[in-house]
Amino acid sequence: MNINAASLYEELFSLYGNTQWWPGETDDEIILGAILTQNTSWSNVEKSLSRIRNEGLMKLEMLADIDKSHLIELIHSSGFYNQKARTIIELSKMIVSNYGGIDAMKNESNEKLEAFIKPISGIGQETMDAILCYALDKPVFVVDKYTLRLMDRLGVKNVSNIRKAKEYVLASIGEDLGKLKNLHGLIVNFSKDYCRSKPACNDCPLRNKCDFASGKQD
DNA sequence: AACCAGGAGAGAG
DNA sequence: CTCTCTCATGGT
Repeated sequence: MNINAASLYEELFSLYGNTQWWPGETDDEIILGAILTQNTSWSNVEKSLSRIRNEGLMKLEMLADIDKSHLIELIHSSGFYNQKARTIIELSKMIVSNYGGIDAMKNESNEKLEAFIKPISGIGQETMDAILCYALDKPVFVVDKYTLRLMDRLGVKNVSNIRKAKEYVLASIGEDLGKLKNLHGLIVNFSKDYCRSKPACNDCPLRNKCDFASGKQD
């Protein structure tokens, strides 16, 4: 099958509508969630986020000066707490000292922002894209494990890595921020329902358009 | 009780 | 560039 990203968007939109992604009250909370959810289920992340919120620490300027061992306690349920605590503190310090806060970053170019964020240990391509798209409102498509698996199962050509997947989306959706934000949420929702490791192909609304449903393996 | 989850980094080939 | 290993908790 050779569905383009715009058509896939319409298919998934008809199933889930507006997913309201990224979940989070503030830009600071979105950034925290992006780091905490690395290879971790969102239910575990929510526990960490509410603990931080309950202590009144859901601001980067607070997290920049937090005691590391205290932060580790607060985010314990999200796993990989040593690396994540270090990353959260470092990123918070960097943003606060260089920009003062998130709002001042929104006027910067993508190139400058990437050069600023990328060197921080613990923030890879996907986390950086999530921050750019959902916290800074930059027209960047977030590619995760679900995205690559869905593209592969649908038989989309030339989408074997993050860079190619972003090109695939850019080709037919362009820089429509609203659609880029929602498409990622649509893919996550769809993948959770039908396209996990143990696929629910029998009930899948896209089974007629998916190679995997007819016997193909990952 | 193994397997997986909204990754990243380091090393090897 | 692609593989493989490690980091770690919590739900099924």
